[in-house]
Amino acid sequence: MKRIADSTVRRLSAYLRFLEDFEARGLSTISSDELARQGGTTSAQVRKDLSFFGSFGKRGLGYSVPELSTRLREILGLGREWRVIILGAGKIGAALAHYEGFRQRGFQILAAYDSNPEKVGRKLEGIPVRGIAHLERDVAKEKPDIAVITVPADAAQQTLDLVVRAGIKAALNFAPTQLHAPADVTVKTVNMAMELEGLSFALVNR
Amino acid sequence: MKRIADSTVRRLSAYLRFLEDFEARGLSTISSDELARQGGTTSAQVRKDLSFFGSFGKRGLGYSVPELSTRLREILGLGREWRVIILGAGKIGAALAHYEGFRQRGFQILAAYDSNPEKVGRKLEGIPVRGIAHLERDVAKEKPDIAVITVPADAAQQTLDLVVRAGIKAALNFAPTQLHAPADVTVKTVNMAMELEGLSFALVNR
DNA sequence: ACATGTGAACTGCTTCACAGCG
DNA sequence: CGCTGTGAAGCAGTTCACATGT
Repeated sequence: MKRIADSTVRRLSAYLRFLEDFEARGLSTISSDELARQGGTTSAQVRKDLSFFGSFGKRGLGYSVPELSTRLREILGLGREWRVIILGAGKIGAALAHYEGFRQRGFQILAAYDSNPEKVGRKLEGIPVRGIAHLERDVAKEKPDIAVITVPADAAQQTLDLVVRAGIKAALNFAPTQLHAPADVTVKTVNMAMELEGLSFALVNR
Repeated sequence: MKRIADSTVRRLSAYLRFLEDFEARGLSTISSDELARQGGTTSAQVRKDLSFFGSFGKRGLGYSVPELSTRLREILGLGREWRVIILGAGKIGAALAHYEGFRQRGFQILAAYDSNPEKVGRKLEGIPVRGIAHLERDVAKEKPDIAVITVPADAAQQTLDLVVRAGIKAALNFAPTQLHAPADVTVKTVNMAMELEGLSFALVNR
């Protein structure tokens, strides 16, 4: 398969969200133009994005809302349950464990891990908190797909190494630090400090 | 000034973080090559990024660590205190209010706002929680620079509208929804659901 | 000798524009 | 006729490669 740009995947994700709104409102078709308006892009961009995966529109009419959302879910790999573990049972971990959007989209949180013995054995928003020492064994048994890293920055790389060694191939990092992983492991970083600095830059440069 | 790409600003932010490490370790110079290695990019990229703002390296030697970090802080607008308010006193708001990285980098959180009367008047990690009705008046008086939006998705656009009407020119959005704002307002969105879907896509496409 | 600074070449994403089809 | 699908053109960001300065 042709390589798909990251920006394209993000837009597909956005389109799916709009389609769900449309579905809820009982509308049956949508044009690339409408999708573009919602997503802050252009109709050509929408059609190009979709064209990488086939042609499921009807000329002169637009796209079938249920059909397109089904296809997008397939493309994004949302047809199945993804098993997620959270590394770090702090405030961010708690906010994530609490977040309903995850479960709704098929991301099932199995457990949280923490090195602090005070937290181990408790619950974090209903999710069990386990000792980090159990990680490798648990991963072998429960086969989580995705690790969410919410440990402090100075522990993030070693936590990722642990997770990678245990065989997990995808991680979402919330620590404000650059992580290094083997090529077959996908890591996405959400860096709030970086975003704020982007705003700061924008504010001083106008 | 020439328009600077978003990706460039993000890298500058990353470089600054490495420089702070270097500074702490007492090292006095750094090469573009070393900076590149840390940031997962190339030395040419580092030099190009910096060249937009001047030439502060020494040929044959590299960059002075304290000088470059000072310049980067200036470029990113981190020479001053930024005043931040949080909209939505939920779990994410709490995690952010708690996060030390903000204060360290000069982002001072003034207050949180919530529409739930049960929360108003309490504290969120030491930050006062106020009623949303007071927003416009408070903004006029306290002049916050940045609004962080952590309300539910279906309230995010109206919250942004409120904030924009009050005169704030920068917002960081955590609601999983596309927001629309006037051109003179900078909005950055951190969408965790989108990142997870990116991981899902990566996992099914290999 | 070594590492920067920067035009030039390149790569790849976005936009254009129109043929194709319902 | 309207809207999709898509090559071609345009543009922006990245990488190359080397002249330049210390």
